[in-house]
Amino acid sequence: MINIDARSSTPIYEQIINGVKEAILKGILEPGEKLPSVREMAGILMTNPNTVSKAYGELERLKVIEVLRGKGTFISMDYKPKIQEDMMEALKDSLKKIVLDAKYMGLTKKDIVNIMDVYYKELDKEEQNESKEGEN
Amino acid sequence: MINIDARSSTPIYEQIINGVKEAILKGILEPGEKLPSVREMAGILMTNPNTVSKAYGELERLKVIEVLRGKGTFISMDYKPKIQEDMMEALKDSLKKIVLDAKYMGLTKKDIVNIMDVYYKELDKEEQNESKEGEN
Amino acid sequence: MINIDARSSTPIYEQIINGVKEAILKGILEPGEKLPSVREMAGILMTNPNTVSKAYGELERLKVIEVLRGKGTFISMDYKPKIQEDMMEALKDSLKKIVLDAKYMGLTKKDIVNIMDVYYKELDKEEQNESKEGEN
Amino acid sequence: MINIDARSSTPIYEQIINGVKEAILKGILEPGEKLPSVREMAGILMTNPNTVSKAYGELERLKVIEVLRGKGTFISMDYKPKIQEDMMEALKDSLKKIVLDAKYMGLTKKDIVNIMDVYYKELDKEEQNESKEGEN
DNA sequence: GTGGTCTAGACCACC
DNA sequence: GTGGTCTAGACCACG
Repeated sequence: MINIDARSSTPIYEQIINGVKEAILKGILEPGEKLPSVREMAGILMTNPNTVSKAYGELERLKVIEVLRGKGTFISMDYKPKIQEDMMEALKDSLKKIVLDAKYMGLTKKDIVNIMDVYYKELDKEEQNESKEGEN
Repeated sequence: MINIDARSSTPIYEQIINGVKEAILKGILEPGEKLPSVREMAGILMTNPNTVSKAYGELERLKVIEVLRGKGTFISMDYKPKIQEDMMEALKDSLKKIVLDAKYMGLTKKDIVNIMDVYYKELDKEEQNESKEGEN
Repeated sequence: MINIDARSSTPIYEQIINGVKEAILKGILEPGEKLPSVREMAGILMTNPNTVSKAYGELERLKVIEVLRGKGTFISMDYKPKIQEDMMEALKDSLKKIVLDAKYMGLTKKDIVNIMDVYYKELDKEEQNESKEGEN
Repeated sequence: MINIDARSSTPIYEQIINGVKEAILKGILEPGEKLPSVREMAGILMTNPNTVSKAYGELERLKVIEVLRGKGTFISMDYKPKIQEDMMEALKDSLKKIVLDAKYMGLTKKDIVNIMDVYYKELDKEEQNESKEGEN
């Protein structure tokens, strides 16, 4: 379900966070669904439990998942898209860096948008199956 | 010319790299122009010479700048945009992360493209100096 | 495993790079094998950790080794020979200088090829381990 | 006559040394011929006189050129090929490094010999014109 | 434990 | 003057 690349420069706990978010957007994980426990997930991903724990903690902070004490960890039912100040800052910085490097590699704005398109469509797979059109 | 944010999570040497690239694209630094010496730049940026040296070294490896022995460091005359595999990978990863977070914050593709537009224009020295049109 | 000559004019970090490459070609270090940690290696070679770090960094950039976050540094599994422009240039320059000096010392082309032969065989792990034939 | 590349990583004074040696082997400079004075050469090469001076000094030490006080600097009449211990060491080291990098780039011994051939022939140009055959 | 980054200070070759 | 290398020592994020 989630692919971890230990060789990547992005921290493993962050890869887990992204993986969960991605699975939710794709509809692989649905609101209310139970996530594997920290230990189970660590086993599945061949990772240190502490790392999974850190990821879960962050996901909880973002209200993407909820911990029901004694019952386990679940995908939040009531998640509502909300623009977060700090993530927005990070996103802009990241985007600025991308534009900078893109121009340096001779990529046009169109090239970038095209790549982006692919990812946008990837994350709409499930929605596409259900409603066919999804301009999001 | 270059702003360093010591509190940022992006390493100082990387901020320097980005700063120099940005200055070149904006036309603030022109091909053949001399950069401040390592020690001077360190003084300007209130940082350690080794940190500047690391940034310069990386920029040289990217052929953005070149060293004339004993004379100093200069913006390359003959820089040619070239797509580098590694950077392309990083750019795609970064872009994927952006799309993911954007969708999570409820931003549409158009929102992202709009932000990107701003940066693309910011980095276009032609428009800045002469207000020409340049679809790049 | 790696010999460092502090008096040599070639930088220590470069000697380390060459040493690791050599050990790999000789089969002393095998793909997937763990390298000593930066601190360990520094201890072994009686040098500063930063120097080892610089060498490892360069080897990683060359994809000769790879870092598994928090676990250590390993010989790459999937290294594929690839001609790199910059190194090719350096190699040619170096070769030109050799020919020049060789002629000045009255060495024939055959003399040079003979010396080269020795090194080629030295670096051939097949011949070392199994004494096979391998025109490489 | 001599090409200097200030961007090269090989020191300028060394480039001058190599340039003079090369010119002699090619027959462009002949034994007994007068070299430009340090200042003249510095002007020609657009270089610092100190740099030329250092090169001439080294060439004199190698007995490639001779200084006749008050008259100028001349190509030695009596130069005889002689294997010098230290140069031989440097040559071997250099060759070893070449073999190492060549193997890493997937170049065969034949590839290297072919490149070497080109340089060997380049340095025989004049001899070729006079005697047609020159296996050296 | 691992590697990555930064500082401070030093020495050197080269121009 | 320039950049390149090295040491010593420190802090941090990550697993």
